[in-house]
Amino acid sequence: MLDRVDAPSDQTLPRRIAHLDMDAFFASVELLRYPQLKGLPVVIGGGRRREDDLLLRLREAYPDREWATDSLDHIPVDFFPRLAGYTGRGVATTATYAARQFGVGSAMGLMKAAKLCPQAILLPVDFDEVKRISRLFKSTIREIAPVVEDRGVDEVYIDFTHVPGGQREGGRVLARLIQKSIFQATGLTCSIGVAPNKLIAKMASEFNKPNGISIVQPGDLQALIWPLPCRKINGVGPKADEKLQGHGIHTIGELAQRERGWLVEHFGKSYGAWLHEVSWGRDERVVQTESEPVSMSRETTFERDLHAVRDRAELGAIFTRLCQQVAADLSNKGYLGKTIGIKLRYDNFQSVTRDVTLDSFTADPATIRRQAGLCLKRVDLSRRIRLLGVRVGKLVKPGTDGSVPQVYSEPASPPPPRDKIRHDRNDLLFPELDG
DNA sequence: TCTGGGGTCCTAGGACCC
DNA sequence: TCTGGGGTCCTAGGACCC
Repeated sequence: MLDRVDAPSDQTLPRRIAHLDMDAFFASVELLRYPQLKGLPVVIGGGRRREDDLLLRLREAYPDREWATDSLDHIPVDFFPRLAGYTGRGVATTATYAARQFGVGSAMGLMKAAKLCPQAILLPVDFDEVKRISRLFKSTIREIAPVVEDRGVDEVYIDFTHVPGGQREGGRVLARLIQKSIFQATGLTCSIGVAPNKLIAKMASEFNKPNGISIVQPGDLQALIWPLPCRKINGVGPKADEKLQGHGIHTIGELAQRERGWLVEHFGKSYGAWLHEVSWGRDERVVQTESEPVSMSRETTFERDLHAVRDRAELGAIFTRLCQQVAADLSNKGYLGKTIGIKLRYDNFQSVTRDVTLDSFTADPATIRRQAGLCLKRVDLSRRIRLLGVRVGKLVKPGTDGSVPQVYSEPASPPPPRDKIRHDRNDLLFPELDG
C-alpha cells in the first residue's frame, strides 16, 4: 500500500489533475463477453435497439443446444455478423484497435466502415452492460481517490492533489495503482494523463494509448503541448480549427504566438480570450464531483426519411413514443421540467428546434405530448424528415431544496377559438399531430 | 457512402420591467 | 412624448463533447 508521507499537510501542494479514459470502451465490454474475438477487428454500432441478434441467430441455427449467456465464449468466430453488406444509417460507436488499423473510427458511418474493413465483426451496443461496467470502474476509482468528475460513461477527471501518493512521480504511482485496480475489477484497460490542470490532463491521456500513463509538468508546455495541432484542445472543434488554419495557425504553439487582442478581434471576446489562455496551458477549472441535469431528451433517426403527409400515422406514433420515453426518464430520475421542445432534422440535414416554456412544471406524458404537438405545428412540415426529437428543459428536482415547484395543470377554460390563435396550414394538413 | 443519440454552453435578438 | 440604460427571461440556432 502507499505510504502516507505526503498526505495533505498544507494547501500549497501543486495541483495534480488526472484524466482517465477507458480504452475502446464499448468494444472492450463486448470482448469481455466474447473473448474469442480478441485481436480481431470489431466495430460496435448499428444503433437501433434490438434483442441480442447473435443469440437469436444461434438459437435458430442450433435449436437443439442450450445457448446460455455463460457459454457465449464457445460461439465460433465465423458465426458472428460481419460489416460487409451493411445497409443503414448507423455509425460506429467505437472500434477495436485491430479495426482502427483499417481506418475505422468512432462516429464513422457504418457503410463507409464496411468499405474500409468488410471483414470486421459488427456488434450492437449493450447499454446495460456498458452502464454496469461504467459504475464499476468509477466506484473503483472513488475508493482510491474520492474527488472524481463524471465525463460520460467512459471518462473521468480525478483530483490527485491531496490523495496519499498523488504527488509521487508527478502522479504516476497513483495512476498505476488506479489502472491496476480497474483491471482487477473489470478486466479492462484505460489510459491516464496527469497534469497541472484538466485541459492538459485531457490531452496527456491521449499520448500513450492504449493502457498508457503520461505525466506532464508545468515546464513541459513548450516541448509536449505546443507541437500539437489546435484540434487537440478540448473545445476546438472542426469549425474553429478550420478558421484557425485559415489564419495559418496549425499548432498550439502557433496559437500561443498570437496576441490576445488579435484573437479577441477574430474569435470574439470570450472565445478569443479563452484560446489565448489554453494555448499557454492555463486552466483553473476545478474537478466537479456533482452536477444537476439541465435537460432530458429523446430523439430518433428514421430508417428512411418520412413525410408528414404520406407517413403521418408512423410519424405520429413515433412522436408519441418519444414523449412517453422522455416523460418516463423524468419520472425515473425524479425531475419535473418547464420547457418543452422538439427538434427536427430534414433530409438535407438541416436542423430546426421549437420550444415553449410553461408557467409551471410537469413530467406528464400527455402534457408533454400536447405542448410538443403545438411546437411541431410551428415548423415547415412540407419537407422530408430524417430525425425527430423531444426535449424537456428547465428541470427541477422536487424536495431537494425544500421548495415545492408549481405543477402544471391544463387550463380549465376551453382553448381560444381556432380562428383566434395563430395557425398555418399544418393545422389542417396534420390534425393528428395536434396537441 | 452521407453524417447516432445524449448532452452542455454560448450568442443574439426581442419582450418586458424598472 | 421621447429617449436612455440595465437586467432578466424566452427562443432559435449552432459549436462542441462523449
